[in-house]
Amino acid sequence: MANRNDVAKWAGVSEATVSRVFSGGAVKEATRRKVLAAAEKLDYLPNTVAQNFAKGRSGHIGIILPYLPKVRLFSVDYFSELLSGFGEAVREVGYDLLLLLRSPEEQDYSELFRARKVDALVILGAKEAPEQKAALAALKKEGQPFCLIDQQFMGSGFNEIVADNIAGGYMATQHLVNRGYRKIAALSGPMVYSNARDRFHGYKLAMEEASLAIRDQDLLQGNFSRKSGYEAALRLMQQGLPDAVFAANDRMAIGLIQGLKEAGVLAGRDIAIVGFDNADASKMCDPALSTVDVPYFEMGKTAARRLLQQIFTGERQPFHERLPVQLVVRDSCTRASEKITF
Amino acid sequence: MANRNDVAKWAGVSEATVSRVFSGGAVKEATRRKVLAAAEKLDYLPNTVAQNFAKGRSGHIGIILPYLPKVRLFSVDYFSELLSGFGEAVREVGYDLLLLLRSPEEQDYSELFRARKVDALVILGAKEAPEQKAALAALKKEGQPFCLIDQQFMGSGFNEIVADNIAGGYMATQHLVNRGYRKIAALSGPMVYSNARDRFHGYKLAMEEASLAIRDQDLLQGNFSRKSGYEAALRLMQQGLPDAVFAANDRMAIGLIQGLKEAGVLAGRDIAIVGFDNADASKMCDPALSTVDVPYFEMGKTAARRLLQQIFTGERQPFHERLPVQLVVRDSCTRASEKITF
DNA sequence: GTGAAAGCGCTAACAA
DNA sequence: TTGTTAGCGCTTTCAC
Repeated sequence: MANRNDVAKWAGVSEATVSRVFSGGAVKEATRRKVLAAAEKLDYLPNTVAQNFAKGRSGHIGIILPYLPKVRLFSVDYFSELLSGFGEAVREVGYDLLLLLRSPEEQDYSELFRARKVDALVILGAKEAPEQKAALAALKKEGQPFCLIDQQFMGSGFNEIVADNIAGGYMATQHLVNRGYRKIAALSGPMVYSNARDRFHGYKLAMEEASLAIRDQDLLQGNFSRKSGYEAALRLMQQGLPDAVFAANDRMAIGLIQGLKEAGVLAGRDIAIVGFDNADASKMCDPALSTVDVPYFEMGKTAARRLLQQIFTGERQPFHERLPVQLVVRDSCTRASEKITF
Repeated sequence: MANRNDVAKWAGVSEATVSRVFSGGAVKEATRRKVLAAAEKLDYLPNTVAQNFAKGRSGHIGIILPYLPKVRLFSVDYFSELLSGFGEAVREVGYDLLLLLRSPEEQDYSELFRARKVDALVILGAKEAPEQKAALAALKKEGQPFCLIDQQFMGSGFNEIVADNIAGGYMATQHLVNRGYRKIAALSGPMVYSNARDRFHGYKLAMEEASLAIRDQDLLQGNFSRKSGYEAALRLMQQGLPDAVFAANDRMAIGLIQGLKEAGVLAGRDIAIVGFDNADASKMCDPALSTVDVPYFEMGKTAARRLLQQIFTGERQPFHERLPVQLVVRDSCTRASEKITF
């Protein structure tokens, strides 16, 4: 493989001109063609590392994802959607994605910037913990561009792209209300996550609007895992079944369905259940899970685009977008007589 | 943030010495401490981009993953395991992971190396197509280190880390045989994937060993999707049910279970089904799916380690490792009377 | 063990 | 529009 020098000679121009051709500078069309021909001939491609180095940047957007060996804290359910969204956005401008697996204690975010590994950061699975918040606040003070996904820190001024989790919880619950259910329980995620809080909030709104009482026993606390859903089923069996349950994610909803089934209680017949995320698994369980679809692809694309914009313009106006969600009705909340195929 | 020059002055040494401290050169302990103190004081971290540039490398291992907008060709099921494995390996040597979403037509692998975006490539979802093979052969000829995951091209000499798919297919089928099933069908994945071929091969071996006939109608062709499993159920209903089915992955197995269930045929009662992958969903479906566990984490770690080794040593001896798999028995192939809880 | 200095391949400011 | 040239921050010989 040739270097720029060879190409310059071959095309009869200076190295700078070769550079301009490859980085979109102003070059006469004839010259551009000569250079491209030479490059083609000599099999030349600019060295990305050198380019980025000279530009004083990395050309990467870092994706922080929670990593605990052997524990799957991070829900892989919508990961591929999100990634595709990031990928779509960065590809438009020639950036790349740097994957950064980090255990919750490793909050060396600032170092990632100072070591020039990334020009911006997308942070997945951030939770409302003092150290977490402090690490992010520090980043912000340094003026480093980063964005949280589906997680918000009230009053922090952080960049955030979230789903309309309140609306989702509301729609799901309202749907249950409209179907005539009255005793509607909520199986929540960890309240350190704002999306868990918001989904629960939406549930409450719908209950209040319908003037339905939320009894203490209707408040189930899970941790987003299938297991915690399964355990919630045991509790429900002991304390008496509600008419319906709104679960804050699909994994818990599925665990719940499984736990109840083992006790002879069938979702979609004896009890109605709605989940959240529209994960792949929601179509794999039995009955198929009614759920709330979250536009993860769009969220990813939006987040990356806005970050790139901040990188390029240098402007740091905080952004905060909330994307709409959609109820997906399947069998887990449908009466046997009106079952639909999906 | 300070640069190396400041640190050098502060510590009273030359820049070269600072460099040595941070890249593990030979430095007197006292000097090393002085430099580190200065760096700490001045909040200095070496610029990764500059380091890599000077070293003439990128410091990245690229992960190619199949990307089709809106289509989930790539099974996300074991993606997180694999990633964690890569991550574990690269972290040991300060490398990073570059995520490269590529549609099947985009086989610009060589450019990734020539543009210095990556020092090595892990290629996921490679299939036995002429262009694919040609692109990989070209890479190999150029001496670029890359590795395929769970996919092999016979006689190619490519680096490959695979699961023992033949053994997996064999074990799964043998288990069905041992349980007394005789008419055992196979639901295969696309034969362009070597793992699909091998899993099927394992099935055949077990059938032959047990002197069981494989009737034409026992050979079902799917495409690894849940839908194709669902459709296979329809076929089975028409042509008459076998005693058991070995499905080449969990998604198809789950689709199959769902399709059969709609026709009133229950897996684990009326028919035995075993899948492959031990995906998350295998615990979410009903009945819980018996399957073959694949050590994706280990495979990822191994692949990345071997590639790093090739990067550092410059040696290009092809490697090929086959990791053992394990049968996981759940309810989909268990008779009602002997059901176990997992 | 440490310092001096020549690159690494590119960008960008300045000239022409 | 194009050429010249000074960096960008580090690694790496080569002396000392």
